[in-house]
Amino acid sequence: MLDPLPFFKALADETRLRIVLLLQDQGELCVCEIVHALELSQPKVSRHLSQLRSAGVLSDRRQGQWIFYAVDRHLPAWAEAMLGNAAVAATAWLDNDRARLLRMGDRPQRQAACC
Amino acid sequence: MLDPLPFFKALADETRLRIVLLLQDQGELCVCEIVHALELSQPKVSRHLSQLRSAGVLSDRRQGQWIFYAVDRHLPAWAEAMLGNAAVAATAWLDNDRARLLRMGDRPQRQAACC
DNA sequence: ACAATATATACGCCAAAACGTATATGTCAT
DNA sequence: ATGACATATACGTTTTGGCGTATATATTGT
Repeated sequence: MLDPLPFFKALADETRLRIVLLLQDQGELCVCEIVHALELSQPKVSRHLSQLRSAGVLSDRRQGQWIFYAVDRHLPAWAEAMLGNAAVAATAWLDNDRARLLRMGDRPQRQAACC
Repeated sequence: MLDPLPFFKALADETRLRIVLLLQDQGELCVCEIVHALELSQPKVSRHLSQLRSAGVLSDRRQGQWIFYAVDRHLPAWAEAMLGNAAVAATAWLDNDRARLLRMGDRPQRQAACC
Protein backbone atom coordinates (compact mmCIF):
# COMPACT_ATOMS: atom_id res chain seq x y z
CA MET A 1 0.00 0.00 0.00
CA LEU A 2 2.97 2.34 -0.69
CA ASP A 3 4.66 3.74 2.39
CA PRO A 4 6.51 7.04 2.44
CA LEU A 5 10.01 5.55 2.72
CA PRO A 6 9.88 3.43 -0.46
CA PHE A 7 8.19 6.34 -2.17
CA PHE A 8 11.03 8.70 -1.27
CA LYS A 9 13.57 6.08 -2.33
CA ALA A 10 11.82 5.76 -5.66
CA LEU A 11 12.13 9.50 -6.28
CA ALA A 12 15.66 9.88 -4.91
CA ASP A 13 17.30 9.44 -8.28
CA GLU A 14 17.49 11.98 -11.06
CA THR A 15 16.40 9.61 -13.81
CA ARG A 16 13.43 8.30 -11.88
CA LEU A 17 12.31 11.71 -10.72
CA ARG A 18 12.41 13.09 -14.26
CA ILE A 19 10.46 10.10 -15.54
CA VAL A 20 7.74 10.44 -12.93
CA LEU A 21 7.38 14.19 -13.39
CA LEU A 22 7.19 13.84 -17.15
CA LEU A 23 4.59 11.10 -16.88
CA GLN A 24 2.54 13.12 -14.45
CA ASP A 25 2.63 15.96 -16.93
CA GLN A 26 1.93 13.89 -20.04
CA GLY A 27 -0.37 11.19 -18.71
CA GLU A 28 0.95 8.19 -20.59
CA LEU A 29 4.15 7.56 -22.53
CA CYS A 30 5.82 4.55 -24.11
CA VAL A 31 9.42 3.67 -23.31
CA CYS A 32 10.81 5.02 -26.55
CA GLU A 33 9.16 8.39 -25.96
CA ILE A 34 10.76 8.60 -22.54
CA VAL A 35 14.12 7.55 -23.94
CA HIS A 36 13.86 10.34 -26.48
CA ALA A 37 12.67 13.00 -24.06
CA LEU A 38 15.32 12.32 -21.43
CA GLU A 39 18.11 11.53 -23.88
CA LEU A 40 19.12 8.39 -22.02
CA SER A 41 19.85 4.83 -23.11
CA GLN A 42 16.94 2.42 -23.47
CA PRO A 43 18.19 -0.16 -20.92
CA LYS A 44 18.76 2.58 -18.38
CA VAL A 45 15.25 3.90 -18.79
CA SER A 46 13.77 0.39 -18.74
CA ARG A 47 15.54 -0.50 -15.51
CA HIS A 48 14.28 2.60 -13.76
CA LEU A 49 10.77 2.11 -15.09
CA SER A 50 10.85 -1.40 -13.70
CA GLN A 51 11.86 -0.10 -10.28
CA LEU A 52 9.12 2.50 -10.30
CA ARG A 53 6.52 -0.09 -11.22
CA SER A 54 7.70 -2.48 -8.47
CA ALA A 55 7.52 0.39 -6.00
CA GLY A 56 3.91 0.98 -7.00
CA VAL A 57 4.50 4.46 -8.37
CA LEU A 58 3.84 3.62 -12.01
CA SER A 59 1.56 1.22 -13.83
CA ASP A 60 1.98 -0.10 -17.35
CA ARG A 61 -0.18 -1.48 -20.12
CA ARG A 62 0.83 -3.10 -23.35
CA GLN A 63 -0.61 -1.84 -26.63
CA GLY A 64 0.80 -3.73 -29.56
CA GLN A 65 4.54 -3.45 -29.62
CA TRP A 66 4.56 -0.57 -27.16
CA ILE A 67 4.29 -0.54 -23.43
CA PHE A 68 2.78 2.60 -22.01
CA TYR A 69 3.66 3.76 -18.54
CA ALA A 70 1.71 6.17 -16.38
CA VAL A 71 1.59 7.33 -12.81
CA ASP A 72 -0.51 4.73 -11.02
CA ARG A 73 -4.12 5.88 -10.82
CA HIS A 74 -4.51 4.44 -7.31
CA LEU A 75 -1.68 6.40 -5.78
CA PRO A 76 -2.57 7.50 -2.22
CA ALA A 77 -3.63 11.12 -1.88
CA TRP A 78 -0.50 12.09 0.05
CA ALA A 79 1.68 10.71 -2.74
CA GLU A 80 -0.21 12.55 -5.46
CA ALA A 81 0.08 15.73 -3.45
CA MET A 82 3.83 15.26 -3.20
CA LEU A 83 4.17 14.78 -6.93
CA GLY A 84 2.26 17.99 -7.46
CA ASN A 85 4.61 19.81 -5.13
CA ALA A 86 7.66 18.29 -6.78
CA ALA A 87 6.47 19.40 -10.21
CA VAL A 88 6.22 22.99 -9.02
CA ALA A 89 9.75 22.86 -7.66
CA ALA A 90 11.35 21.13 -10.65
CA THR A 91 9.96 23.22 -13.47
CA ALA A 92 13.34 23.54 -15.18
CA TRP A 93 13.79 19.82 -15.78
CA LEU A 94 10.20 19.29 -16.72
CA ASP A 95 10.21 22.10 -19.27
CA ASN A 96 13.28 20.73 -21.02
CA ASP A 97 12.11 17.13 -21.07
CA ARG A 98 8.65 18.06 -22.30
CA ALA A 99 10.13 20.24 -25.03
CA ARG A 100 12.31 17.41 -26.31
CA LEU A 101 9.34 15.06 -26.24
CA LEU A 102 7.25 17.39 -28.37
CA ARG A 103 10.07 17.70 -30.89
CA MET A 104 10.03 13.91 -31.37
CA GLY A 105 8.65 12.62 -34.67
CA ASP A 106 6.77 9.35 -35.28
CA ARG A 107 5.23 9.00 -31.86
CA PRO A 108 2.91 5.99 -31.51
CA GLN A 109 -0.83 6.49 -31.47
CA ARG A 110 -2.56 5.98 -28.16
CA GLN A 111 -5.81 4.09 -27.90
CA ALA A 112 -8.00 4.92 -24.95
CA ALA A 113 -7.31 2.49 -22.14
CA CYS A 114 -10.05 -0.08 -22.11
CA CYS A 115 -12.90 0.38 -19.52
CA MET B 1 17.89 26.87 -2.24
CA LEU B 2 16.94 23.21 -1.79
CA ASP B 3 15.89 21.38 -4.94
CA PRO B 4 13.50 18.42 -4.98
CA LEU B 5 16.13 15.79 -5.80
CA PRO B 6 18.43 16.46 -2.80
CA PHE B 7 15.34 16.78 -0.66
CA PHE B 8 14.10 13.32 -1.70
CA LYS B 9 17.58 11.90 -1.18
CA ALA B 10 17.64 13.36 2.31
CA LEU B 11 14.39 11.61 3.17
CA ALA B 12 15.16 8.33 1.41
CA ASP B 13 16.58 6.70 4.52
CA GLU B 14 14.62 5.31 7.44
CA THR B 15 16.72 6.97 10.13
CA ARG B 16 16.61 10.39 8.48
CA LEU B 17 12.91 10.21 7.72
CA ARG B 18 12.08 9.28 11.31
CA ILE B 19 14.28 12.12 12.60
CA VAL B 20 12.65 14.71 10.38
CA LEU B 21 9.12 13.58 11.15
CA LEU B 22 9.79 13.56 14.88
CA LEU B 23 11.33 17.03 14.74
CA GLN B 24 8.44 18.35 12.74
CA ASP B 25 6.13 16.98 15.38
CA GLN B 26 8.15 18.13 18.40
CA GLY B 27 9.62 21.40 17.17
CA GLU B 28 13.10 21.16 18.65
CA LEU B 29 15.08 18.27 20.13
CA CYS B 30 18.66 17.74 21.25
CA VAL B 31 20.70 14.82 19.94
CA CYS B 32 20.33 12.74 23.08
CA GLU B 33 16.55 13.02 22.93
CA ILE B 34 16.55 11.79 19.35
CA VAL B 35 18.92 8.96 20.26
CA HIS B 36 16.55 7.91 23.00
CA ALA B 37 13.38 8.22 20.96
CA LEU B 38 14.68 6.28 17.95
CA GLU B 39 16.72 3.77 19.98
CA LEU B 40 19.77 4.20 17.78
CA SER B 41 23.46 4.78 18.50
CA GLN B 42 24.63 8.34 19.05
CA PRO B 43 27.18 8.38 16.19
CA LYS B 44 24.60 7.06 13.79
CA VAL B 45 22.13 9.77 14.74
CA SER B 46 24.82 12.46 14.63
CA ARG B 47 25.94 11.47 11.17
CA HIS B 48 22.41 11.61 9.80
CA LEU B 49 21.71 14.90 11.53
CA SER B 50 24.81 16.31 9.89
CA GLN B 51 23.60 15.19 6.47
CA LEU B 52 20.18 16.70 7.03
CA ARG B 53 21.72 20.00 8.08
CA SER B 54 24.03 20.08 5.04
CA ALA B 55 21.05 19.37 2.82
CA GLY B 56 19.26 22.37 4.30
CA VAL B 57 16.44 20.37 5.84
CA LEU B 58 17.39 20.98 9.47
CA SER B 59 18.97 23.84 11.40
CA ASP B 60 20.75 23.62 14.73
CA ARG B 61 21.57 25.89 17.64
CA ARG B 62 23.82 25.28 20.59
CA GLN B 63 22.51 25.83 24.11
CA GLY B 64 25.14 24.96 26.68
CA GLN B 65 26.22 21.38 26.28
CA TRP B 66 23.28 20.53 24.08
CA ILE B 67 22.71 21.11 20.41
CA PHE B 68 19.09 21.44 19.42
CA TYR B 69 17.95 20.51 15.95
CA ALA B 70 14.76 21.58 14.25
CA VAL B 71 13.23 21.57 10.79
CA ASP B 72 14.65 24.65 9.10
CA ARG B 73 12.23 27.55 9.41
CA HIS B 74 13.02 28.76 5.88
CA LEU B 75 12.08 25.54 4.14
CA PRO B 76 10.33 26.24 0.81
CA ALA B 77 6.56 25.87 0.87
CA TRP B 78 6.58 22.79 -1.33
CA ALA B 79 8.99 21.06 1.05
CA GLU B 80 6.91 21.88 4.11
CA ALA B 81 3.85 20.58 2.34
CA MET B 82 5.64 17.31 1.60
CA LEU B 83 6.64 16.86 5.21
CA GLY B 84 3.04 17.37 6.23
CA ASN B 85 1.95 14.71 3.77
CA ALA B 86 4.66 12.32 4.90
CA ALA B 87 3.61 12.72 8.53
CA VAL B 88 0.07 11.68 7.67
CA ALA B 89 1.33 8.59 5.88
CA ALA B 90 3.87 7.53 8.51
CA THR B 91 1.77 7.75 11.63
CA ALA B 92 2.90 4.38 12.92
CA TRP B 93 6.59 5.32 13.17
CA LEU B 94 5.84 8.75 14.48
CA ASP B 95 3.56 7.45 17.21
CA ASN B 96 6.15 4.99 18.47
CA ASP B 97 9.04 7.43 18.38
CA ARG B 98 7.04 10.15 20.10
CA ALA B 99 5.89 7.73 22.79
CA ARG B 100 9.46 6.69 23.57
CA LEU B 101 10.51 10.32 23.69
CA LEU B 102 7.83 11.18 26.22
CA ARG B 103 8.87 8.25 28.38
CA MET B 104 12.40 9.67 28.59
CA GLY B 105 13.46 11.12 31.96
CA ASP B 106 15.85 14.05 32.54
CA ARG B 107 15.19 15.89 29.32
CA PRO B 108 17.09 19.18 29.02
CA GLN B 109 15.25 22.46 29.51
CA ARG B 110 14.72 24.55 26.42
CA GLN B 111 15.28 28.28 26.42
CA ALA B 112 13.39 30.27 23.86
CA ALA B 113 15.61 30.81 20.83
CA CYS B 114 17.07 34.28 21.02
CA CYS B 115 15.41 37.04 18.86
C1' DA C 1 9.22 -18.42 -41.25
C1' DC C 2 11.90 -14.18 -40.99
C1' DA C 3 13.37 -9.53 -40.34
C1' DA C 4 12.51 -5.30 -37.90
C1' DT C 5 11.13 -2.91 -33.88
C1' DA C 6 10.19 -2.29 -28.91
C1' DT C 7 11.21 -3.62 -24.45
C1' DA C 8 13.25 -6.27 -20.64
C1' DT C 9 16.83 -8.61 -18.29
C1' DA C 10 21.49 -10.66 -17.06
C1' DC C 11 26.25 -9.93 -15.95
C1' DG C 12 30.28 -7.83 -14.25
C1' DC C 13 32.05 -3.48 -12.61
C1' DC C 14 32.43 0.64 -10.04
C1' DA C 15 30.96 4.24 -6.89
C1' DA C 16 28.13 5.89 -3.32
C1' DA C 17 26.40 5.33 1.05
C1' DA C 18 25.52 3.30 5.50
C1' DC C 19 27.57 1.11 9.42
C1' DG C 20 30.25 0.00 13.93
C1' DT C 21 33.97 1.20 16.66
C1' DA C 22 37.11 4.25 18.30
C1' DT C 23 38.44 8.80 19.17
C1' DA C 24 38.30 13.82 19.09
C1' DT C 25 36.04 18.21 20.45
C1' DG C 26 33.48 21.19 23.25
C1' DT C 27 31.02 22.54 27.54
C1' DC C 28 30.00 22.41 32.35
C1' DA C 29 30.77 21.57 37.29
C1' DT C 30 33.92 20.91 40.99
C1' DA D 1 42.99 21.43 36.08
C1' DT D 2 40.06 17.48 35.96
C1' DG D 3 36.29 14.55 35.24
C1' DA D 4 31.72 13.93 33.36
C1' DC D 5 28.66 14.61 29.82
C1' DA D 6 27.11 15.78 24.96
C1' DT D 7 28.21 15.76 20.34
C1' DA D 8 31.03 15.23 16.17
C1' DT D 9 34.21 13.01 13.22
C1' DA D 10 37.68 9.61 11.32
C1' DC D 11 38.65 5.03 9.67
C1' DG D 12 38.01 0.69 7.66
C1' DT D 13 34.40 -2.46 6.21
C1' DT D 14 30.27 -3.93 4.03
C1' DT D 15 26.15 -3.15 1.53
C1' DT D 16 23.54 -0.97 -1.84
C1' DG D 17 22.75 0.97 -6.13
C1' DG D 18 23.59 2.64 -10.71
C1' DC D 19 25.79 1.81 -15.16
C1' DG D 20 27.30 -0.07 -19.82
C1' DT D 21 27.25 -3.83 -22.77
C1' DA D 22 25.37 -7.73 -24.43
C1' DT D 23 21.52 -10.59 -25.01
C1' DA D 24 16.80 -12.35 -24.45
C1' DT D 25 11.73 -11.82 -25.23
C1' DA D 26 7.68 -10.21 -27.44
C1' DT D 27 5.06 -8.17 -31.25
C1' DT D 28 4.30 -6.73 -35.95
C1' DG D 29 4.64 -6.88 -40.92
C1' DT D 30 6.10 -9.33 -45.03
